[in-house]
Amino acid sequence: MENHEHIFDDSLANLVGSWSGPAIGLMDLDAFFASVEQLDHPEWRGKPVIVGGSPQERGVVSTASYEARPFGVRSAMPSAQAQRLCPQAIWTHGHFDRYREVSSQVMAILASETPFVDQVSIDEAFFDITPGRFANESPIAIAARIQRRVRELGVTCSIGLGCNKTVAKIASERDKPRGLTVVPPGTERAFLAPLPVRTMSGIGSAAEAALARAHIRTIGQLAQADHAILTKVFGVNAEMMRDRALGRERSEVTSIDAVDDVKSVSNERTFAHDLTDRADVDAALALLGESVGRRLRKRGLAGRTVTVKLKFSYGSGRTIQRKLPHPTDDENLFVPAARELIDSIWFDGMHIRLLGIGMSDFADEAAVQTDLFCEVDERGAAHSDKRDLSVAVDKVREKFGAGAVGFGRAARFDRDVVRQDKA
DNA sequence: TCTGGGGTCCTAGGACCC
DNA sequence: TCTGGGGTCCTAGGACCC
Repeated sequence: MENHEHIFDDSLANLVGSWSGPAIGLMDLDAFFASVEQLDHPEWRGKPVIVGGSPQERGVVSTASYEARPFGVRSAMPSAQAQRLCPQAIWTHGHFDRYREVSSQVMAILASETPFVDQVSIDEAFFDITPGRFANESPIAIAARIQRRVRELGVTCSIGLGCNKTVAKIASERDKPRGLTVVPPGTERAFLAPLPVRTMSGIGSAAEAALARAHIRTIGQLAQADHAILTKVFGVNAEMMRDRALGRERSEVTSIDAVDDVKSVSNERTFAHDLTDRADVDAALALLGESVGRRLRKRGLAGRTVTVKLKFSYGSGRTIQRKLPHPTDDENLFVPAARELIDSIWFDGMHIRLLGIGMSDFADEAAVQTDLFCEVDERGAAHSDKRDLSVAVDKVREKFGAGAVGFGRAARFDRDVVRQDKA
């Protein structure tokens, strides 16, 4: 279970001797959720473990352990399909508080090596170890030490190291798990050129298809493409994408202290059986809204725009949103607004597969306004008289766990879902 | 009995104002 | 009285990421 190093064009690496210019790393935790489960359940080690939604309830795979992957199990695959491919797999819905805990331990290791850390998700972070910017040590030595220290926590990671984020990200995927892939300065263009465009972050299936129509399939071809074609695919970002393809991106890895300016908070749920009864829809909305409200209050956020997201059983979906007169963190105010949005499109016979509610457009504390017709607190957030009750419930939940208390409609909805699931 | 849940960012059209 | 144009806000939708 050693980590392994792989140096792209190592003849040149030896020639260069020491690193010149920026050194950006991307650390990606290997099969992270599944690895934490195997760490916490020793009897699961060496066996196929799948973290995800249940195969019986329209779930998908979140993470498959490396033992499950030879069977063809992949992230985002419908759970029913994964179960057919690997019937002996051990399934779990996951333990996100625990993943967050291990993740912050890993991020603390990165932060101890350099102050320039950009966490992009629970299991990924960029870090800047440019010689001279913070320390003067060899970037390869630092990266290898990070891998060793992460392994001591009981999970493993792969690292890509290069002159910018694009190169580091692609390099990190080259050799998993436990790989350290180094793209020495000066070799990035040759490293990128033969790769499919889809490898590059920011190019998804739509951009890939549009590029293929112009016979552009590799990153090298993208780098040489006509400006007009790139503009058609990427709009104002055309030349930025060309720079990335040329290995010329100049990326900033900001400090780990950078403020967490979240833009939206939402909750959604896909139901094992479609909701068709309007009362069930309202109950589900109350339940989801309550969780959004709790998360807003926890972070001290108050939003002005409420968004309702729907997916229907026949595949299509809709989002409807409305701007509220005041920012709020109180579900007693924004859930009724969401209900009115649903009223505006509701028809009998609607089959709702997924329902979501979100809040965004958070109040800028500097630009708070008050109003004579509504109760508004110091931050300018509007409150209902029921908010005090919501806050009390938040506290009980925190103390005794999520299942400790629920409002009447939410509890009723839970029962409805259980009953439906069994039907 | 085939498709989750959390996000960010961008675009385009209509309303409205000047 | 036959018709311009710019700016901004709001809304819906889509692409993309992990």
